Order: sequence, then C-alpha cells, then structure tokens
Amino acid sequence: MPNPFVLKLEQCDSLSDDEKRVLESAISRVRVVENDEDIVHEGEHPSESNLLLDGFAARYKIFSNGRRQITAIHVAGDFVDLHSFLLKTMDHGVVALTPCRIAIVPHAALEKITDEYPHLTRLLWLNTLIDGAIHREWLTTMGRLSATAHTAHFICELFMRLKAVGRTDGDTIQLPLTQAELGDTLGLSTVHVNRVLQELRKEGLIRWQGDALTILDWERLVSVGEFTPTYLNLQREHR
Amino acid sequence: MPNPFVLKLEQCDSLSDDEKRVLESAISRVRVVENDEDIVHEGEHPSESNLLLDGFAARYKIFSNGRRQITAIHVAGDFVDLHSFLLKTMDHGVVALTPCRIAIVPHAALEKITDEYPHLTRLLWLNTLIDGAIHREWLTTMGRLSATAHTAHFICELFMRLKAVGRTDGDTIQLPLTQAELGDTLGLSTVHVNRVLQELRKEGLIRWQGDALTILDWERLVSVGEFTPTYLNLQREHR
DNA sequence: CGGAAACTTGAATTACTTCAAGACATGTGG
DNA sequence: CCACATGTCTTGAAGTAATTCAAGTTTCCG
Repeated sequence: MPNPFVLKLEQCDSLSDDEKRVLESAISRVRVVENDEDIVHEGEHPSESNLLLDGFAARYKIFSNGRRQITAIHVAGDFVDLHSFLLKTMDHGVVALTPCRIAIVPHAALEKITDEYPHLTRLLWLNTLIDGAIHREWLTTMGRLSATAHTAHFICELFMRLKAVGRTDGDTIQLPLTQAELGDTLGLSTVHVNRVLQELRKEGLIRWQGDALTILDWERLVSVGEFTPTYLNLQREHR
Repeated sequence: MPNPFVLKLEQCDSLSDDEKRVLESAISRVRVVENDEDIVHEGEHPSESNLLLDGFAARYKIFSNGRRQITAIHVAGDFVDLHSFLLKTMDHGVVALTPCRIAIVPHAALEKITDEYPHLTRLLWLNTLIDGAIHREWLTTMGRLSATAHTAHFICELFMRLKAVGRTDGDTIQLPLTQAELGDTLGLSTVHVNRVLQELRKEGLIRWQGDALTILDWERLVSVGEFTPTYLNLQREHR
C-alpha cells in the first residue's frame, strides 16, 4: 500500500528513493484512533507527530462557552500536527472524525531529517506552508463570501485534495461530517448549514447521502464558490 | 539599529553569533516601499523574500466583485513572504499600509541556509508556523466570536506582537489602519467597525486617535476578546 | 424494536450590511 | 492663506442573512 504522504509530496516535487526510504524509516509505529477520540489534545507538549494514513480528522479550538471552531479538515496523507515539532505546545486539539490509521513520527526523527536532509526538510516545511495557504483561503471565504458560496468553496477544495491522493471515486468523495461538524468548520449554525445544503441540492450542484458526496455540476459549483486551486500548490516544482 | 527579525527569533530560541551573522549576510539590499504600494503582487513567482524592518503591511486577497479580505497584518520583524521561497507562486498580494523599510533576502540565500544551517532553518520554518498559528486563531475568532469580541481580540494580539519587538510606548501602539482596512481584516463592513469601536471606547477599553491606539483596560479587553497568547509562541524553547 | 443521534422545518429574533447623507479632517493648487 | 477636493469618520434608517429556539421527522445502530 503506497504511503499517501509520499503521494502528496510527489504532487509538489520529485523525491529520491533515498528520501522515500528516510521518510518510511522515520515512522516508529502505526496506531488506530477511534471515531470522536482526540489524536492530540490542546495544551500538550508532544514528542511525536501524527501522519494520517486513513480516515478523516479535524483541528479545532473550543471557547469557554462551548462554541467550537474547526480550523482544518485532514484526509489521508496529511501530517496533522507536523507543526508541533517546532511549536512545542499544541494550541489546538485534533480529533478523529472517523476511525483513523495513523503513522507516528518521533520529533527526534524529524530533527535528524532537518540535520541531514535539506531537500526533504524543505518538503516537510512546504507541507506546513500549504496548511497555512489553506488557512488563508478559509479566512477569505469566511470573511467575504456568503454562507452558500463558502460551503461550495469548501466542497471544491476537499474534492481536489482527495483527488490529489487518489481518494475520489469518479465525481464522488467520502464526506463523513455531520451537518453540525460542517457548521463548526464553516463558522455557521447547524440549522443554516442545513438550509444551505438544501439550496445546493435544489440547484443540482451536489448530492449528499450518508457519507457519499457527489459533485453533479463541477463548473457551477466552482463558480458559486469562486474557487481557484492555486493555493493548494498541486504543481510539481523544484523546491 | 538591531534587526527586529533577530529580536523576534530570540523570543523563541537562542541564536548563535554565527547564525546572526548568516542572517545579516543573507540580506542583499534594503529598499523602501511607499504607502499603498504592493510589496509583492498576487500571481508573481518571486526570487526573493521581503523582511519588514519598519512600517506596517498586509497580506490580502481580492474577489472578482472587488471585496477584499486581509489575511495578515505585518509589523517590524515580520518576514512577510518567507513562504514564497517554497510555495513559488504568490496566492495573495502584500501591500504596504505605511511607508515600509524592507530587507530583501534572495531565495538563493535561503536555499543556502537550508543546506548548511539546520538550526537556523528550523527557526525560519518556525516563523512561518507562527504565521499559521495566527491564521488559525483568526479563523476561530472570525467564525465564533461577535464583531466586538473579534475586534478586541485583534487589538490584544497586535499589542502583544508589537511589544515582543519593542514597538510599544507604554500602553500605546501605532495602529495606522483606516476603519475600512480594519473591516477588511476582521471581515466586517466599515460601518459596523465604526460602531464596534465606539462601543469599545464607550466601555473605556481603548482610546484611538489618529495612529495612536492606547489600551485603557487590558484585563477587560482580554476578557472581552477571550484572548490567550499561547498561539503566538513567545516563549524561549530549544527548537 | 427502541433509543439516540442526525436531519429538517417554521417562526421569531438579532447581528450585521447596505444605502445615503452629513461632519470632519487633510492636503493641494490657485 | 483660502477654496476646494478627497478621503475618513460618523450617524440614521431600512433591509437581509444568519441565529436561536423549539418541535417534529428520519436515520442509524445496538
């Protein structure tokens, strides 16, 4: 089974066999985290990072009053907390939205990579930069688009990201979020998410039954969401 | 005059004299950018990055309909587009909000650093990770706080960041933003920003005249904005 | 089959936007 | 130094997008 993280890096630049081997050997073990369980807790000082091999996860922050905001949705191939290698203290939690298969990479192994493999280091760095680019895109869509456009944009993004790691099935992706979780992601109330989804369905843009979300009209969905994929950096360059 | 970037890095970890020297020599030249001028344009493929020595700048995206969202406010010591070293294509513009003095660092110099100075590389990486942490915080405050709380939070953050690079004057900071620009930052309309500011003033939390913003009641401002500075990573650790 | 979780609907409310106009600055050319 | 233009701030009133509350329906799962 190909490592989806390698697959993802290879979208951006080429990797030598040596680099692939180093990455594989940086994994100390693989674990499974159950649905709804935290992969990392806010406030922790982890000594290892988590690479998502299978499943969906979310970064989130919770306010005193219980309101939650999801700041990232992670899919196979995402290094959900690579940043904890240098940030030291987790300023947010990461929760499994489905059962997740996770490769554990000790920070000691990452430090060794940064000491000895400059190009691989740049690719790891790049990975966190793409996370940042996605955050910026979410900021703009949250701040300046309507709830409907924002939702359409999110669906476009997730589709492209899943496609990049070979996790699409034609025009269909797995989207194992509840409407409440989607609300926490988009900064909307559950009720309003429900109405927005009805609109997108009525307009014939998507079908969403159970976990399966199907794009019925990509062009119009892109146009409604004002989606441009530049920020995902899915282009091979020398980095 | 001390380089504010070195000052900023030293909040997070200690730097050797050798590393400081390497950083200084990575600067190819210093330039000045006028108020309202772009420091970097969206869509560009820059071959150098811009380190802000003095002034205020903002990252922004613009939609087809002209609506703008600012995704970051930069102050002295911020590496406004360090990420372009690896992301290659700018997915947003960076504009000078005041006249800016800027140190230019060629990507070739950055590549050399990543090849030869692992610890310094990690600190540069860290710098972009803190940008990401700020983006996440903005996502949560934008998604889940009222306009008033969001605004208070922003002011708290900016105050702490300016303090970290020695750019505060007691309880006063320079805040050279128009209310329209503040709206683009917070995702609010100009009119509503004006009303929110009146509320913060009426409550005796801030004074803001011209460019000078004074914190009148830090404790209550922090409480209104639900501000916790963990995400700014202003703590010295071995990285 | 029963219970919990998720989804859906309607009605009332609220936070924020939009539009429009006026007040206050600030700077420029005559 | 004044007249005028331009940009920024302020205010009011009307409109709208999204929230909240509350109840009902459907789906999922043990």
